[in-house]
Amino acid sequence: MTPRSLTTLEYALLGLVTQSPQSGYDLRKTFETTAMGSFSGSPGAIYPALRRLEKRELIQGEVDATTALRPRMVFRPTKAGREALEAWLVQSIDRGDVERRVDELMLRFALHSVLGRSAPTHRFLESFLKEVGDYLTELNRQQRDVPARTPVQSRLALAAGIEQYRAFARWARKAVKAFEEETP
Amino acid sequence: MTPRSLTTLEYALLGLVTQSPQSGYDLRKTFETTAMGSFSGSPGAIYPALRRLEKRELIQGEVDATTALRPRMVFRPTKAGREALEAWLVQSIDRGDVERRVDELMLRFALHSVLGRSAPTHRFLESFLKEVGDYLTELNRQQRDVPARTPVQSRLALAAGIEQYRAFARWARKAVKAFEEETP
DNA sequence: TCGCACATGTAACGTGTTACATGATTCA
DNA sequence: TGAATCATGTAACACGTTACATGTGCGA
Repeated sequence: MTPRSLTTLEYALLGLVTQSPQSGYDLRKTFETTAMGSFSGSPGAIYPALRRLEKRELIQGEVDATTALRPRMVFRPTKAGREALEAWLVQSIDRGDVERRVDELMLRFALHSVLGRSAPTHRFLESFLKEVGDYLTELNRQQRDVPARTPVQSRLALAAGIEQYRAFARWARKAVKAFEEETP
Repeated sequence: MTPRSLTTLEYALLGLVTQSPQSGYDLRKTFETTAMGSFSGSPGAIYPALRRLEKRELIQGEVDATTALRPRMVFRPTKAGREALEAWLVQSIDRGDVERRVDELMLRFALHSVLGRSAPTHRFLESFLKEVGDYLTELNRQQRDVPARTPVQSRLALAAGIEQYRAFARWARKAVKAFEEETP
């Protein structure tokens, strides 16, 4: 009963219904049609997750009678839901996040729009930039110290990782600038 | 009993013991210390996975008595194991792979070293390049058609995805060249 | 009337996470 | 003596995947 934390999918759902109240079906469509597909859109995952969020009173569903079709359950966040979401959004970023959960970080960033203020987004980007930089240092070290007989493919795979994180770093710097121009 | 396919972790383990026979402990260390950490190194995942691979006769463990410490179980692939691995390595790449399983694709690429020949790696890169290109077209389309009131953060998150895949494309082109220079 | 898009769900299954347990050897 | 490293494991738990089920309204 304690405020145990949620799964990535649950946060994604909570975030989306906070951006705009919608039904399970709408959420599925969003996952299917946008780049958020990595967070799965199978009904077998979404509907149970929505039920869990409802049971914890983080969202509440309401039947939308306006449609002529089969009645839709439209979900919106409760006060507790908004709080839980915001707490997650402003969580500090650690090494593990950038190492193995970059996609989740990007989801968090995208949902920062529900915060209104821009300060947390600034902090997010600065923090992200720092952790990515640290990890890049580590990856470069790994690349330098690669054992002699390491096959080309393995070396190249490591290089791919490095390029990927370099791209993230460049993106973050650009994003910081984009924000500074908006909020002087 | 039919040759059902394996999980990513199982393929990772199978690939690593094919590169060089080793124990569960060694494998854990590899996951912990290298950039492969995203494939989890918890004992609660590794040891059961090794047991499953053994039960399917894709690997076999042998007690290494040479060490003074607690006896180690050193695993190596069986013939069937090598075949299963190779079949996975040369599998064709589809859109879903690049959209939601890029990390798995990079693992596959790294393990291509066990193939000896370079032709499959060539095919992999060409195919990867094509799918990434297609997906980039789709992402660019999404960016162009972004709904009017879409918040900055969401737009930027999409931009991050685009930059990420552009980096992959650049990497793949460089990798192709690196291979052409090696095998003229 | 056939099929498709809308709309929501359930059940079985396997797997990863977390946390705990064990026991030997080496080093301070 | 205690801590750290080596080395392997187990148990509870919850989650996601896959596949299936169900029913409506609309257009061809």
